[in-house]
Amino acid sequence: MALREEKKLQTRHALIEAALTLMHEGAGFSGLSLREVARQAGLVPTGFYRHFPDMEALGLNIAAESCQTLRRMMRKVRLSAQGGAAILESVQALVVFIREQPLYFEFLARERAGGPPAVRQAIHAEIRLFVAELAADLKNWPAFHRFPVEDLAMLADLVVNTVIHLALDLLAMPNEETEEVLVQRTTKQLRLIMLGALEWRPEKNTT
Amino acid sequence: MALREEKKLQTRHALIEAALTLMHEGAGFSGLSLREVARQAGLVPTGFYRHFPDMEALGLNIAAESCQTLRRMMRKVRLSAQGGAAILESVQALVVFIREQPLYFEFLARERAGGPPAVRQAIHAEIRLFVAELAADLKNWPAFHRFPVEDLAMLADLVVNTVIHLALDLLAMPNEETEEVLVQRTTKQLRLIMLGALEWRPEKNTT
DNA sequence: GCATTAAATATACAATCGTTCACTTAGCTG
DNA sequence: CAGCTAAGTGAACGATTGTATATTTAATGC
Repeated sequence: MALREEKKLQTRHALIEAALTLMHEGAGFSGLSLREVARQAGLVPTGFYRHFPDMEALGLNIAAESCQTLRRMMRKVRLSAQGGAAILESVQALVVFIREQPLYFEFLARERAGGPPAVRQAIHAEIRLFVAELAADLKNWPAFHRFPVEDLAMLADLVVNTVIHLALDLLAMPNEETEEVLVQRTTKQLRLIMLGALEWRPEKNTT
Repeated sequence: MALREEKKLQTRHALIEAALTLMHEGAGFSGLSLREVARQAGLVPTGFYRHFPDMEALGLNIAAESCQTLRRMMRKVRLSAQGGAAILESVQALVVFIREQPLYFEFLARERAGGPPAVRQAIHAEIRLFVAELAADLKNWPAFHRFPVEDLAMLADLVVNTVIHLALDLLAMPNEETEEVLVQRTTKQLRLIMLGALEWRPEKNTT
């Protein structure tokens, strides 16, 4: 009962990688065709249906898998860098991860805005989860004890968005040279955000 | 020499609007077909070629037009809100604009990451221009006189990215109720960023 | 007004698309 | 080993795609 299942998972993975590869240089996921993906995976068109009912299902599965991969990384980073100067470490770890698994990250970054509605929604929900996790994490940070939960969510959202921005730019420019510049930029931005957070006065109402 | 030209511009605009309309609910620009767009514009497929050599050219033209529209708005906002509490005003003006011309904005926000490489590149360049403009604007702000140009660019990039993030979320959730929440969130984020900017120590090197 | 120019139409074709159905083949179970 | 199950193949379909070519239609310049 193992060989069969493993083979199936293998070609399933081949389909996912085929889609990611084709997406890499072409237009987004919406620009892919079922046959194209199957061909790239070394599979006959009809074989596709043994794994996914249609392309949208493939997209949703890739989204789920990408988020899972990203999540694993985030947790690792979160554990290793708990201290005060955790920002730089976290960013550098993220960069390493992006360089190791660029295709999965590219999928998330690109389809978050451009993909089919269902995929977009799924990624969006996943990102909200990240924000919530980060907010919960910040809550235990001594400096943020006086923050209302609402403002913590606001801060976490800002941080996550800034990091996603870095990821997008990194994927767009693969030069090693600009990488350092971009990382420095994001590091500064996060540092500036933290400076602002320390000066934050929660009771100041906006209205 | 006017009637002909005007008619042509008219159907050209019809093609652009057709593409934007079809993009709105479907997948991204890459998911559109030439025939589909022509049909929506009330044009026979081959008529498309009188205006654009292919779909990619259409995309680039939409990108240019969208950026032009956005630029006009930005300038207006910039002029009206020069004072210290300009942040809230600017954000609210942006929201109004997004609500008035959602399709053009949606195109920029979505295709920035998801679209064909050429379109992506064009939008990216245009956004860099925005950042540069904002940085130049901030330079004249008394509070930022001591900022090095490099850090001004970093700050401007952060602000622009935060605002784009708001735009994306606004387009994803059309409810009037959540709109207020999102605007408040972004306003707070920008305020926090400004707080951080005031505390910024440029001479502190990261390395 | 009449020839000219160009926007829009009509027709056609090869290629690709998603999906169907019947089939082979290889792995599992008894 | 025999029987079954399901992954993968093969051929075929109707629909849609991008594009080339020829034609019609309407505004322009003389």
